Amino acid sequence: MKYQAPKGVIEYFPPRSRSFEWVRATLLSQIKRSGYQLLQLPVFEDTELFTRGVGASTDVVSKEMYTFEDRGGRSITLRPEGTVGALRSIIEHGLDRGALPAKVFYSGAFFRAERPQAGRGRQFYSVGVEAVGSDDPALDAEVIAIADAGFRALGLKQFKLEITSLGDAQTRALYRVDLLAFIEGLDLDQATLVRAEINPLRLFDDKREEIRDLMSKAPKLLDYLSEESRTHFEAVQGYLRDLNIDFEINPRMVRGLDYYTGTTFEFVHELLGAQSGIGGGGRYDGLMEQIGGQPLSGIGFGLGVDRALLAAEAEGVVDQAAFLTDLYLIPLGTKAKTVALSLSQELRAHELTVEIAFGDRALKTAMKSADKSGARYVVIIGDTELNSGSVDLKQMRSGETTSVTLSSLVSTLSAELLTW
RNA sequence: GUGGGCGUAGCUCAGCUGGUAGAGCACUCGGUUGUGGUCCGAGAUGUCGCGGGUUCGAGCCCCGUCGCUCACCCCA
Repeated sequence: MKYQAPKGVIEYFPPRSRSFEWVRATLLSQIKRSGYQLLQLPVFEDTELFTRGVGASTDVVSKEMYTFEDRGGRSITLRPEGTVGALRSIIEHGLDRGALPAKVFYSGAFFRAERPQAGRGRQFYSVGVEAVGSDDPALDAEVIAIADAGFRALGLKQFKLEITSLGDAQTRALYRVDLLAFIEGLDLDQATLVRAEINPLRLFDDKREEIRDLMSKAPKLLDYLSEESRTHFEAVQGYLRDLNIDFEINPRMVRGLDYYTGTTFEFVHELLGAQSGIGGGGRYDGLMEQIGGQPLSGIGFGLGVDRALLAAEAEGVVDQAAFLTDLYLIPLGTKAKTVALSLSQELRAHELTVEIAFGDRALKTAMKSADKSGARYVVIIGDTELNSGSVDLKQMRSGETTSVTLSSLVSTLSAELLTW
């Protein structure tokens, strides 16, 4: 094989590409129903946007970005996440000067130069929302509820929602001092100390048992929250309870992007292995300002389409039936082919999914193809049918046939399909 | 970036202590007149990931390299 896809990219091809499409469309439909509008964004941005927005010390920026120089000598980076680019666009086009909160969604590919793993590709797909210009805790709850509804619409059950509050900038500065003091008192190896220096919170995420034990005695950020942050966080929890959305408070939750403040959440799936986060997000108080906008608060999430698909497959809830062909047309002869082509055009105009058997194959072979396509109905068009003007509509599942005139095929099929 | 496992037909894999490749599934065609899912028959398909080395001879041994995969790390 001469050419292969670049290392670490996941491609979706039939038949699985249908499932991918279904996952993405399902997640998006929940978003659209909540009044979020599309932002169609570039997949690359000025490198500086990410270093300033996401944070230069984060792993995402410091070692996972696809950065290159374009022909004009500009430093360009393939987007490693969605929030910063979305906010840049909101600011650039003045969406934050209109009705607030500005509510937008995006969908597309993101890029991180990481070592590939189950549920982790170098190009991955996310759908996400951002709501900018309101610090109402009810908005936090709604954003979380949209993501939750998306996963439930897929039929997922074995996931949990974890939430916490990271407080405001001052809170975290105070907490950081205490946490670092605590960590200094621990006996840690060099690599771990380096990680702690970059972001002490990371140690909460360490998978080693001994580190987890040590860190269980560490001070908790939640105990440092200001009065205002605590009230906000409690209000969010109250709304979530009212919405009957189960959640768990995870005071040790760690997010790898620097901009998060206040409410922060993550959806974790039980069946996914090491890369178990299927979505996450939170509030970002200083971010708008950080990248040159007004000092507005905002909140958003990103949902992993690839991982949601893996989760749906693991739970066995992928909806295959949603994509079956309604009718498979088998023309016998040149004249029949012309009829089949125009008939298919008409049927498709009525939102029916129609396929035609191509290639002058034996009827038996064409029937086999029809069977493999998963088509619900088959119609054969030969000289007999052309002369009589009526066809046998065969239901593949039962094998039964009904005689239908060509002119009433559309109405008959539409009615039949309602009963599926 | 670090470590483990693996790379043989489209897919899943077999290939004994080295003698230049096989199975099942899938695919195409057929089992006499225009009807699928079972069954039977026939057929096509591989530079055995790539490059070098050892050898009379390598899919099997050695080195390198690329890729896949799982984990660390990190996150969607």
